[in-house]
Amino acid sequence: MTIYDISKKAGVSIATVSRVLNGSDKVRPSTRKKVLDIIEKYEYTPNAFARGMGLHSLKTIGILCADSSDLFLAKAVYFLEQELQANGYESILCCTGYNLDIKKNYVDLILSKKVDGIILVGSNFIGTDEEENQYIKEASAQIPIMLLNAAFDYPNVYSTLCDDYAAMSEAASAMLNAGIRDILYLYNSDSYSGQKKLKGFKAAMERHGVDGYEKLIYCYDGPPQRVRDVAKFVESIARETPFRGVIAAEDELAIGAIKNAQNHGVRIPEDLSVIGYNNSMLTCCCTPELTSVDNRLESQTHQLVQTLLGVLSGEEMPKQSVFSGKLIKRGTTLF
Amino acid sequence: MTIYDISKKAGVSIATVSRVLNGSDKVRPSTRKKVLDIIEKYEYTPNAFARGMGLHSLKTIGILCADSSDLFLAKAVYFLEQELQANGYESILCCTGYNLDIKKNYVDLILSKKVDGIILVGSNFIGTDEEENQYIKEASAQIPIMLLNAAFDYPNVYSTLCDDYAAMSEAASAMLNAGIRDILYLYNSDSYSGQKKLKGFKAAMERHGVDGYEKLIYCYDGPPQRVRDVAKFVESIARETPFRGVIAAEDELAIGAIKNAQNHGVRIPEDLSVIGYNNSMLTCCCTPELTSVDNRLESQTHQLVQTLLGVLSGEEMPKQSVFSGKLIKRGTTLF
DNA sequence: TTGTATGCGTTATCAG
DNA sequence: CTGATAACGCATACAA
Repeated sequence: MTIYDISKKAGVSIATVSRVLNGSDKVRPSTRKKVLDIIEKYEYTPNAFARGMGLHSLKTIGILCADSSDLFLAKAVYFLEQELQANGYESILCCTGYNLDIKKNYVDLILSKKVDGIILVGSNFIGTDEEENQYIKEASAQIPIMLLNAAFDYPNVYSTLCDDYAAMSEAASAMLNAGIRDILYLYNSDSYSGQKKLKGFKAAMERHGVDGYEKLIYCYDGPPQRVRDVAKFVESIARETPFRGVIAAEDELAIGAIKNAQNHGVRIPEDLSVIGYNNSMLTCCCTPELTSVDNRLESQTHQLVQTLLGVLSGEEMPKQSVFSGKLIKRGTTLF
Repeated sequence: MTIYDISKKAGVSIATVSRVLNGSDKVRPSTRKKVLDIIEKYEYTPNAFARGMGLHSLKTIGILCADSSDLFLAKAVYFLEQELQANGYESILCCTGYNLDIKKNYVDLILSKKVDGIILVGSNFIGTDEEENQYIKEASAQIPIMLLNAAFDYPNVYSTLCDDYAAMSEAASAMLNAGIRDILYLYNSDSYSGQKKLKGFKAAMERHGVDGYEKLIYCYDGPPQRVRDVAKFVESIARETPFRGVIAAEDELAIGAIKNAQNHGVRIPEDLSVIGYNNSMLTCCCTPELTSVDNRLESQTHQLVQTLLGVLSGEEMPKQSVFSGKLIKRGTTLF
């Protein structure tokens, strides 16, 4: 079934069929109905390729993320897909892994698919030096690039993120105000967002005049999903330097710290306070439940898609949207 | 940049350019190099729409799942996307939710995008009565339909799944053999797979001659991610009927049971044994760690994609691939 | 081995 | 309001 078949059966030209298909108002209601009936009868659906050729777009957005099975990224992808779908856009998903070169290839690949925009989910798409971000600049020359949980100032690049610096700083302050000054800071990524969190933590420690806090800043290399390994890692740290508080850049890491504490009979929150980050479902899976920073993921994804839609329809949109994180207090802290 | 521009600059015809683009061997190495150089120089990439029109395919697979942020589904989507990507296919992701009508619409939508195949992730795409599965039959008339974690016997529909019946039956037997006969069975879905699990559980109970076990079979309505609510649900059950074992159809539900036990000072595994299902990352997030059934998700996704690739290249492939589950023993059980 | 000509199914620009 | 007709960019049968 093509537009020609329909036009013939309806006794009109293909132009008219195309018009009713695209909802043009310049067509007499009676002819519209006639055409619509034929379309209905033969269950005709326009060929997507041909349509894309004419329109230079197929209403699809490329979503790139390192690993869609990561708790945080999976949720982000879900919200994004839902919101895009609701606005008539399809999503092409690419899981790129954490290697930068591979990411570049994926961007080229997705570009060749003629998507209308690209969403980069997670701050690991932004590198520290300019060279690393070249591929984003190039892509932005063609279509709008949306960053979730990262920021990059460049034409046609739009950023939506949480103020991780302030949020982490606030979390650390809460713990310090409770009198806990020997705090283990656990992180596992030097991404844009990871750096912000770390800086926020440091700022709070400085502000409260804590000496030598840097000895308790540790980076865990490896997949944080392997909670058991994280626990071992924390165990080795605890043997060297005692601590009464743990702040983690990811909930997974915090869970590892809890696990280690429980293995050693350390009481939570009496002997040890723990704060995680992301406010993921893991916070409710442990006992006691994990205090964690909520980074307003759903608000972020909503804002991002709205911004994208605006950009695509030619409106002037904010280059950067920042949300505030919020400490959600649960059982692993006394404050 | 079009194929015409390239052909002109290379001093050949568009047909030749097309040939080198598609790796035809009927082109002289020297001309091939000449064309390739021009392509390289101008960073030409073929237009995906035009190509799709000629080839009637764009090497894309539609992946439908109810909720890509669900732990199990997210992992499945991740594995699928990786494997497809490695074989030159893109993935269009659709999160359909759990409503059947909406699912039908998504299938139509994805069909109109001219994907080469559709993967239905999760057993909730298969209904109990024939009427409900009509949309699958219709779709399979156009392109191959792949089912992950479900089975449906119909031409051009291929199923890959875990033998949930046997796996669950085995898990229950292990618990029964350990002398625990008062077992709470928790589930939350009547999907194809959910039914298999339940039947497997019942079969084991029957086989071991347990009376009145059905009083302890409970369905939790609601999102299982809300662990706290699951715990409350279990609490209300425990008030009515005591039990010394819990078998859950999802890890999330098992975590809820653990949570409730811990709230009430019930020792695990001494007073209560718990078995989950899916062997998700949650199993390592609680203390003690959760014994769970591994359903070989990665093997399943691998097999599914290989089958799909075979079908697409015209080979005869198995209509159904069944994997065996395996009980992974951890700290929530003594056996 | 290479080139020519045509088809693919739409959209869009013109006239009418 | 409606109808021809020209793009759109590529693949391919057919010629050479």
